[in-house]
Amino acid sequence: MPKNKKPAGGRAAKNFEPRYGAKTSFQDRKRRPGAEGPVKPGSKSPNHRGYRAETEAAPDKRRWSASDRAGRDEARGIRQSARDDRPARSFDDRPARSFDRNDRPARSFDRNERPARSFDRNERPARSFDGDERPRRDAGERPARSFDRNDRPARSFDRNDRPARSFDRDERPRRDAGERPARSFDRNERPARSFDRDDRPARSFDRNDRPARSFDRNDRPARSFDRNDRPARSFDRNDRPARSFDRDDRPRRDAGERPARSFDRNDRPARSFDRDERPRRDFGDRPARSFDERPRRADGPSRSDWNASPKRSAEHEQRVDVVHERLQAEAVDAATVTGAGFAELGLGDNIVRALAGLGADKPFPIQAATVAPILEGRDVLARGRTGSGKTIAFGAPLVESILRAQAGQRREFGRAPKALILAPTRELALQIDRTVQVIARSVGLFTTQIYGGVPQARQVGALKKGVDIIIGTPGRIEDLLNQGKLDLSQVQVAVLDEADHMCELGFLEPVQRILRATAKGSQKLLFSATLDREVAALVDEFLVEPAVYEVAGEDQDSSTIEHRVLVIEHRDKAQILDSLVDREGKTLVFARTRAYAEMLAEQFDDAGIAAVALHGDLNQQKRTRNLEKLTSGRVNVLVATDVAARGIHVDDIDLVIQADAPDEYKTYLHRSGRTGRAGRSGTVVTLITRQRQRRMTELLDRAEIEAPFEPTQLGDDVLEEISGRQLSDVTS
DNA sequence: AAAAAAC
Repeated sequence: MPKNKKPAGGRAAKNFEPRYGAKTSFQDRKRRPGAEGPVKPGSKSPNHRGYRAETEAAPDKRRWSASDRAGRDEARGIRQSARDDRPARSFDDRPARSFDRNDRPARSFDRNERPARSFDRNERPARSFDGDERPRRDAGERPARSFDRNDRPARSFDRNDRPARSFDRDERPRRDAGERPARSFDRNERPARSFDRDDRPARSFDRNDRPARSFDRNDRPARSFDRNDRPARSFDRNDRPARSFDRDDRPRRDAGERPARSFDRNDRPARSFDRDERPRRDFGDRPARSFDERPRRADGPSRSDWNASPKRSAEHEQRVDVVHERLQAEAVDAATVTGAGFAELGLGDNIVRALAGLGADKPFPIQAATVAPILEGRDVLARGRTGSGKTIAFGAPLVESILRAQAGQRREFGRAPKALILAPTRELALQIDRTVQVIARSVGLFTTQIYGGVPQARQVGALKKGVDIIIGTPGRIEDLLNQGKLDLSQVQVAVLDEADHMCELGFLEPVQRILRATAKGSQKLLFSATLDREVAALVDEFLVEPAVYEVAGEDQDSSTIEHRVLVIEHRDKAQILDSLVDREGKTLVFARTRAYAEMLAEQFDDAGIAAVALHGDLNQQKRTRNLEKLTSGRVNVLVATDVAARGIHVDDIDLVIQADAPDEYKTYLHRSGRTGRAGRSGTVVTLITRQRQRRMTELLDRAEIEAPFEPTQLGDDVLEEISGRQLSDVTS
């Protein structure tokens, strides 16, 4: 049941993403909300038409380039009282800043070296004064010392400079040879040793081989001591400082405790969610995976922590591409949708009008499903495939909720944000704001973006004025949080877009810290096209009896994307890519690494095909500009890393080329989801070599996608067909 | 192993 596109019809294409004039820089758009509240925040009858008028008067401001305005409005806003010198300063500083950015790598290298030196300096004077206390220091600073040992040559140089050091020399031999190991071990193990005196020879061996000790410890305590110790340890858990001192023990704890914790969390929901899906796992991929991925097992354990079932943590589980259980969800049928409009779902007139302005006249299925429960204040998990309108699905009810919550209240200067939307990339955060801002403005609420790669000043300035909704990426949000410049304590609604991705290693912990900073009991909304039990870590801590939604019938049959796999010789790859990319329509090429993305963009350029790159090695200005070049059509080819895999919407990409096959089926789904959006047609071509066929087959199985494997050589008609046929299909 | 996310 392809309810998605058909009911919505032609308007559908616009539904979930606003279409701005191609000439309109969205930088200007986004700037408006926070920075210049030119928009009279005091206006008591916010009329969205009125705001529009202001927006259209914006061309004046557009003349100010991004970098000009970045610091200046900020400086003015914050320090109105002392304008005399500061504007001048801020101008002077800008060029300097921009130059600095180019130099950052150099700085960063210096920083890495200096800290080491500075640490040494701090420690040495202390040593010379506190000779008697050294043992204490050892306890706290062992890691530091161990690093210092590597740097001893540096110390020896310093010794010539400092008299105190010469004193140290006499003592060093003692410490190094005899005391350090003894002290460190004694403290942690005194009880154990006293019991183990019979084993002293073992100790001496242990000193040389720490791993050996650790193994011994795990075995011995388990038999006799562990049971008594564990309760103690569990108390320690609450005391992080204690843990940090006990670094020698971490391996044990980590090995023993974390899995236990994660399993606990996973088990709770597992009971409720698992039932439907367990059979699938068994049928599916395990045997195949285990064979394929053996070499990769090394990292498996960390990944397996997110698995729903402890059994999976076994070495049989592949590490790269884990299939998590799908969440048991209430499927929303297209029929449910047909009758109700946005107004019937509980959204106010202004918001409904704003949505219509965005091209969303009637709710898409995922929107019809989630709006009401979100307005009820429920925690919601929602899965809707790529391009199905998820942004509006959470954005519209979120704005309505905030509006209701502050009904009758005055929007005060400097008010703390009431809602937070987290996204995994800056581009996505920006894009979400372009939709949510329009909705928020229609009822007089303000949004601002908080993401990295740009100066903080403007963002902080917006926060000081007061905003209602912030949209951003974890890094900068946590940064401002720690600086005390962002107060999340009033946040009543928190949204995680691409929620499963936000639960991956490296994202999860910052996200957890951010969510913990929101108001207690705040509503949580988790959205993703590939939402699965990977989000269990967040669900268990932050969500209360969440409602889970997905759209029924979202299978490949209802998809508008055609998938093809070209099996090629590696030596032909560059030229095959050239011929695929040499076409009229917009083409998005995915590469696995930044370097390769950059290289391909240059390669295409050299071949006479205008192309730009998008990856994390570019500064934000270039990232934004290059993406905008594709959006506006100034170039037709964008080569990107997976930074562009999720969420990014460009209206009419009709061909996605995976120059490197993805490792995870989710990545495949998200990458290919950059085309075929809102019911449009699109093609995804993946280039692989023969050796990769089997892995690719398995990945497609997990993605539940059928795609023909076509052996292809340079000059084959297939290439022409793929790159050319798109032209006629675009209009369909 | 790579990518993303702060300065």
